This record gives sequence, structure tokens and C-alpha cells, in this order.
Amino acid sequence: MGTKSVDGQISVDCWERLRAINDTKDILSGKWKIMIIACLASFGKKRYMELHRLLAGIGTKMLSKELQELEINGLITRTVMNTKPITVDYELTSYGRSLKPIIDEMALWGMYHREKIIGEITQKK
Amino acid sequence: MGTKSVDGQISVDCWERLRAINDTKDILSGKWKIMIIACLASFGKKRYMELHRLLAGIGTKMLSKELQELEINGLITRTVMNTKPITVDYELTSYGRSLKPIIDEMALWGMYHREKIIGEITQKK
DNA sequence: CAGTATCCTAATGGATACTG
DNA sequence: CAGTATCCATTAGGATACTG
Repeated sequence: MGTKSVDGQISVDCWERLRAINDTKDILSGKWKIMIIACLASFGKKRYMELHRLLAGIGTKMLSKELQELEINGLITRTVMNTKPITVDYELTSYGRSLKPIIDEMALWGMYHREKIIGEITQKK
Repeated sequence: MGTKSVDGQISVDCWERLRAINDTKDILSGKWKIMIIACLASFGKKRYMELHRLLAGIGTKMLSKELQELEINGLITRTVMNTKPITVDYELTSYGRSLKPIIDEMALWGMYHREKIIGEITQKK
């Protein structure tokens, strides 16, 4: 019930599902957001500079921008530590951690994909 | 074994995992690719024009380009039908269908996210 | 250390018109 | 119908220098 399609119309359920996928895609958009989340998920709390080193290639501007967007969306927390000079910790919120199933599936598929590509290359010889 | 970290070095397993996530992200990059896959997964085989209508907002240039990239990566097939004028069917390959778990998790999270946002708004009153 | 500010390029992507 | 070709605006994103 609710998933039946009439007269070529897209069912409401189906449309909501596509909208949901699109929402998720938008929140994870940008060249580095997924990797930032994956890093924080793998390594736990990290400092700005540690992230900068882990995400080889990212510039300070992009790192700041992506971190800010993730914070606005409630996926990470930013904590200024009382050191000198100050240091800042970034950490996934429980909401951010709820993305783990997506990240996990992406990791799985990526490994599968790499094996497939390598298989195709070695098969060619 | 293999996941232990020494001297602050990232373990090989962990690095491979991050690389896999990054690969997947690259293949699904672009504004419409995920939605195209989701549409084909939901509705099955579709024609160029049907996709154009389903993906409200996409232009012909982007649709062609994204479809080509998906085909190059072996995620979809393109079949020219012998009608007049010709029509073209696009369909997920079994390889493309292997992305389903990712799409499913994204759909789940997107619904969860929308409920959370709506909850936060109504709570404000 | 943790960023901002500035400048710059390349890529994204939209609108429109056209073609076999 | 299923695209291509062209033009154009916006944005993403990199490099570098600077600040509290």
C-alpha cells in the first residue's frame, strides 16, 4: 500500500525516497566532506592540523570551509582548547556517526571496484 | 593483525579503506549521477527522454554527459532501439546494481535527516 | 596553531539552438 | 527522439600570504 503506481504517476513513496537520496547527496557534497567524516570516524577526535595532514592535498581554505558546513549541519563539533597557542578539536557528533552505514558501504564498494578493475587489467595479458 | 598502528603511522588497512571510500566518491561525483542510478534502480529500464522528465531540472547536455560517464564505468548499458525515430534505453548493469546498498543507506539517512529537521522546527514553537 | 583574505584558474553546469 | 554545439555565468577549489 502506498507504493502502487497509477497512470504512470510516480508513487509518493518513491518520490520521497528519491528526495531523501538527494538530500543526503547535498549534505555530503564537496570534494572533501566524506573524507573528513571518514577520517573522524576512523581516528576519532582530531585537531585542525592533524586533519590537514591526514587529508593530504587539502588547502586550509577548503578545510575550514568544509568543517564549517559540517558543523552547521550538526555532523561535527568544534571545541577550542585552552592551550597556548590555542588548539581546536573536531569530533563527530552522534548524528554524524549515524552516517557510518553509508561510509561503510562506500568503503566496501570501493574495494570491490578496485578488485574488479585490477582483475580486468591482469586478465588482458 | 594488520590494523595496528605504530608510531603514529596510519595502518595499511585503514588507508586502503579511506582510498576505497574516495574511489567510490569519485565514481558517483557530479550533480546527477546518484539520482540517475537511483531512478534506474527504482524504475528499471528507461529511455533518454523519460530520464529527462524524471530528473526534473537536468539539461540535455548534463544528462548526456553523466550517462556517458556511467556507461564508461560499466554501471549502465545504452541500447539503441530499432524504432523510428530511434529510441535509446538505459539500464543498470549488475555492476551498477551493486551500488544499491549505498543508495539504500542514503535514502534511509535522508529520511532520518528530514524527520530530524522537521522535529527541530516544530519544537521551536 | 588555527585559521582569514586575496587572487586566480579550471571545471561545473544552465539556456538555447540546432542536427540526423 | 536523442542527442550535439555553442555560449555564458557561477562556483569550486588551489596557491599564497597574512593574522591573532
